[in-house]
Order: sequence, then C-alpha cells, then structure tokens
Amino acid sequence: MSPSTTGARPPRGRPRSLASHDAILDASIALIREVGYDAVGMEAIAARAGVGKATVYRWWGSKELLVVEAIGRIVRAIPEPDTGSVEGDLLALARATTAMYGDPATTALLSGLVAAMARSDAIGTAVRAGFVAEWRAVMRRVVRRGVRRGELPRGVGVDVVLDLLSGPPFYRTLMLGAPVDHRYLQAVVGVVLRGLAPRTGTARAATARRAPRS
Amino acid sequence: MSPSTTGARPPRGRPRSLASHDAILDASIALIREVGYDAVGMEAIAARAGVGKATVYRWWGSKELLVVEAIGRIVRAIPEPDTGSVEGDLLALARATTAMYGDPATTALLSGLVAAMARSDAIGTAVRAGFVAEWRAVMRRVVRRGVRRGELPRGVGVDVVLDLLSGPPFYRTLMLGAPVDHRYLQAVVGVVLRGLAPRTGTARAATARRAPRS
DNA sequence: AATTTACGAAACGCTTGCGTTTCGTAACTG
DNA sequence: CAGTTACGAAACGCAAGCGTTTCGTAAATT
Repeated sequence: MSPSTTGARPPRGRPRSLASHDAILDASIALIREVGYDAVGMEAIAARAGVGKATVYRWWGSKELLVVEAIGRIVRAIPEPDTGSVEGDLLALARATTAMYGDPATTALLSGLVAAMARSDAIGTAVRAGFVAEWRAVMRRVVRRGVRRGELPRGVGVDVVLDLLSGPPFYRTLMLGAPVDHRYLQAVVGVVLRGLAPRTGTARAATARRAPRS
Repeated sequence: MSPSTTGARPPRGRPRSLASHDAILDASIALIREVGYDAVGMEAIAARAGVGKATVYRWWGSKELLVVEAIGRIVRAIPEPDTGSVEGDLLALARATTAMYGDPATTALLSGLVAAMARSDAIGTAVRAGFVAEWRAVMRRVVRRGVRRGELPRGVGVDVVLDLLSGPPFYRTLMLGAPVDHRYLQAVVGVVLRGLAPRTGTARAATARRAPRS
C-alpha cells in the first residue's frame, strides 16, 4: 500500500459538477410535477437543467433511476398539525390537501405516477416510500393522538381511516375529474369522524358536530 | 331520382363483415382489461381478433376512437342488490367490488385508464359515461332507498357517500398496491354507515352494528 | 362471367424517445 | 505546461407503435 491508508487517491482530471447534479434533480422534479412522468423526456430534463444529456447519464444511467430519486424528493412540505383535537388536525390537513389538488398539474402528476407505478416496481416502491409514506405518517400520528385523548376508540383500524380520508379526493380527481374543495373535504372528515366516534353511552361523538374554524 | 324513394342504393361489392367488427371490439375489450390501455397496440388487437389492421382502420380510423367505444362496453355486469337495508345492499356491492379488485389485471386496467383519461378528454368522457356512471347509478339508488326508509338522513350528500365507498379501494389498489379484501370493505362500509346514521334520539344507527351475513 | 368492394397478411413510412457517441472546450493535477 | 477527465451541444443508432399501402383472394352485384 502507498502513503494513505485508504486506497482513495486524489482524482486526476476535471471534477464532476455537483451544480449540474443538483440542477438535473431540480429540473426532473419540476417537470414531473408539471407534465407527469411519462410525458417528460430526458431531452427536456437536460434542457431545463442547462446540461447535456451525456451528463445526465453520467450521474444516473437511466430515466428510471433518475426519476426514482427525483420522486423521493417531491413535496416534503407537509404540515404537522396539533390543534388539540382530531377534528382540528384533520381539517388542517384537509387544507393542505385542497391546496395540492387545487393545482391542475396534480392530475398530470398523479395519473403519470399511477401508471408508472403499475409498470415499474422500483417506481412503485419509491413513491410509496416517499411522500405517500410521509402523508400517512402524519395522519397516523393525528389518529393515534385522538385515540389517546379518547376521541377515537382504541380498536380503530388506522389503515382504513387513512384510506377513508385519502381515497375520496384521489378518486374524485382521477376518476371523476371533479374539483376537490374544502367543503367537500369537510364533509368527508365529518362522516369519518362520526363513523369512528366511540359508541359508549356518553355522547362524546358530539365533538364531530361543528368545525371550530380550522 | 330512381325507383326507391330513399336514395339508398343497394351496395355493389362485397359487404363489410359484421363478424370482424364484433371480433375487433371483443378483442379490444379483452386486451384493455388484460394489459391496460397504453400497453395494448393495434397490432395485438388485430391479431387477437383474427383480422388485418386495415380492417380495423376501416371501421374506426384511430386507436382512440376504437378504445372509446370499447371502454363503453366494459363491465356491464353490476349487481343491483335490494336486500331491504342499506347495509345489506352495500355489502353486496362490496362483494362485487372485491371480486373486481381481486383480479390482478384490474390494476393494469385502472392505471392505464387513469393515465389515458388525463391525456384525452374523449377517453375521460367515455370512461365516466361508461362503467363509472353505472356503478354510481346503482350506489345512488341504494343510498336513496336508504333515505326513503329512514336509515339515512335526508340531507346526506350522495356524491360524498359514493366517493367514501369508491375512493378507499381505488386508492388502496393504485397508490398503496395493497390488497382489497372483504374484511377491508366491511370496515369501510361500517364506518361510513355509522358516520351517516341519523343522530335523532332513537338509536336507529344500531342497524350498522353487525353484518347479517351478506 | 365481368365488375366491384372488402378481406387478411405483410411491408412500409413516419414520429417519438431512450441511450450512445463524437467533438471541441473547460477545469483541475502534477 | 502537459496530461487527464468532465463539460454542453449535437448527431446518431435503435426500438416501438400508429396509420398507410400493396397484394392476391373472397364475396357480393349486374
């Protein structure tokens, strides 16, 4: 062995541009959000990043590998509400959901992701481990706090609850092409909370009767 | 003008084969269900139908036109339950839903349709006017009967209810890639029915406490 | 029988998009 | 300064898929 204990010799030529690396990732995220997975091309990504295609492939090797990493960085800005009641927390999340679905690009994003996930296990795993997992983690904490407070029964199936809240706006957007506004999500949250309310004698379910203004 | 009052002269050459027409439509439906919209090609449709591609284009002119018509004929076999209670009816529909989502081809079908709908207004309209409308019509009648019987309150937002029942399995399949079994849909129906139960003094909501075996 | 039109099969033209290669230039090492 | 490696731009090869055309044959009219 030579001087250094680690065999890592200092590199010899021009170093690879980290700025390009980040620009490519940013461009990928932006374009996937704007036009959807299958509509975005490597040419467009490279152009948006101000980079040659060869540089893109030097970092990632294939569109799928690049997209998998880009998907992992989408969103990352989920509120973590803690208003003191399940209803307050869920309505706060509903606001964020409305904002998301209010963006017309969201339809392109979600429909493209859905198709890509069905085609590629790697993309499916990336999406589920990415912002889907984060949304569900936030909601799961909200529900768990509700159980601890006694607002929700102990035996509640958390996964079902999460699907009851996430499924309707998802279905409404992709299948019906109908708008998702706050009134709609208020109704969803209301039905779900009443449906979950503990049915012990004391009418604790009254919690779900009115929204205390976000 | 000639003998006949209608200007429709009898055609002169070989008549177009209605058998081919139907075979093409059947092949399209089958392949769309098996592999999904964007994965199916005109070549494959023609081959499956035992027909030349030229014949396909003589009838339809483009893949989109053919697919729009084929989509309109998918499913058509929705049960129309009338068990006497909302819960019984919804659980019967849940059985049909489980059967549908139990087929692994359903993921390919739905994800392909979702992507195609986002891309083409014609396909979106066809899907929504097709089996989506039929499912919703059946569910709407079930809910309306429930309101008439007093099992559900009069002011219930039917659209929200339909989304609460359709959204979770849809989301679970496409986004989570998780199975949709009958126990899951029982839980969904249970929460929704309890959430909708009239909150007048008499505990009519007891209907939703147990499933009377389909 | 002669004519007309549709048929299935196969080849073709065309576009799109991924991934590779080439080329002249830029950045960094020794 | 010489050598090495990455850079952006552009051209290329290649595969897939839509829609068209060609060809010899089949089914109808007159």
